[in-house]
Amino acid sequence: MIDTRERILDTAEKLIGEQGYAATSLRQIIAEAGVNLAAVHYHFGSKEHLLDEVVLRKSEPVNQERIARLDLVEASGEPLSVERVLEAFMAPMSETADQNPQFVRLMGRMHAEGLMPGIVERHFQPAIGRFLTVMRKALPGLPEEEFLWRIHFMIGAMAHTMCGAPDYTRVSGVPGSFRERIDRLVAFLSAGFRAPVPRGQKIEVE
Amino acid sequence: MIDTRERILDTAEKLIGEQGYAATSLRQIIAEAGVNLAAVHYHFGSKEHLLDEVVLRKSEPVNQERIARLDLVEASGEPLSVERVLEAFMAPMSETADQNPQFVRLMGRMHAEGLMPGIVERHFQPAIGRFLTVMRKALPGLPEEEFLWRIHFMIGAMAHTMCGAPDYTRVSGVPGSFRERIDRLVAFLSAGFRAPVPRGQKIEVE
DNA sequence: GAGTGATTCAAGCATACGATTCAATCGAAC
DNA sequence: GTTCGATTGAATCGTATGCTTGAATCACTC
Repeated sequence: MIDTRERILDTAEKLIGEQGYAATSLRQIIAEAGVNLAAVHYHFGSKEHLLDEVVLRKSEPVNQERIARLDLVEASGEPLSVERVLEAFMAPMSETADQNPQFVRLMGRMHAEGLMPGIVERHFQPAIGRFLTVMRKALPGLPEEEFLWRIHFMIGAMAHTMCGAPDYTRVSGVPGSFRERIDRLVAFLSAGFRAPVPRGQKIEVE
Repeated sequence: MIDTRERILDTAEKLIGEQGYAATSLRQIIAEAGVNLAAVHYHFGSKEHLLDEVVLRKSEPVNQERIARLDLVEASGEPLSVERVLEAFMAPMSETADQNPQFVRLMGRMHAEGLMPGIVERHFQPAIGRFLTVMRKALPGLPEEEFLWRIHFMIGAMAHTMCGAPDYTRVSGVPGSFRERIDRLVAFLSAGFRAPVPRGQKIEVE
């Protein structure tokens, strides 16, 4: 059997992306991959470690690219625009996604199932930390609380957008490129981030 | 045992909200509710029907309130503002949520686990249909495709916001009211909906 | 207070899960 | 050609799942 390890990873990525982690069994994975059950534990040790490997394999280059682009944006000297920072953070994901849609769907699932906090801590923290820093610089006037809430909104919109598309795209057949999705999303979010702060919110004290 | 049925519903709502549907077993539910396993199948027939009942019980009044408010906004004669339409759609949820946070979290989970399409079809279609109609009127200039994508972004942000809060709220202890969340979210989304359409998108043809 | 339908109980069903075991197999180094 | 570590195969472990069953219990009515 050629590249059993790789086939397990690919199939796990696909199935967990489609059905979620809890709802996908190892037996289903090995059946679809045409592989023996023991191979999973031999190569990965456990279902949990398998998931870790699936995420790590694809997220590593994405996050490195993110950091590189954020550095570039910050170093450019020009005044930081929200669009450019968002773009720097999202584009690497969309570029992976166009060749590899199931990985992005998996990311969405991870997030949805609440497995993200652990995964984020292990694999995404540096890139996200970098993003928050640069983004904060692009929005100096925004109260900290409001800033964090808007990041929260962004994460939700992003996860959902990675996971799926509106119904019409399924009807018309062509889902469109992730590039196009990201452009739309960046425009939408940028405006959201620049929205006036709603009245009645407490002024930042801390 | 007083009100076994009610206790099952409450506990299911709480646990499924916290852990997801697939990850929550009937045995866990009945253990926490202090109830017998057979009671679940006696009252609801199956795990799936239990979920249905859990959702229906709380969503029905919310959706009725939504429709009522949307009708009111549309009938007011004033030019429709995005804020007011969003507000009409979201507020009923937030008001339930303040007394009943676990239900809203459940909604987020349902959505996240991909159980939403079925649930939506059964229980949410009228309210959502009404919302789309009124919202469309508030945004007459927006191309249809862009409109649907922005609705998609909104759903993601909303589901995520219902599910949880940014980390700082967990640290500072006080999560704040849902009312406050919704105000922030409406401000954010309204600006997003009014954002200029990104260039390079195909002009609506159909 | 006997009878009746609604509800609860303890036990067990078949099935699936993640994990483990150990012999069989493979491939390259010596 | 033998040896040895890496990898796979088939079978099985203990546990948990959703669901079913039939007897026991409860709240009523007549």
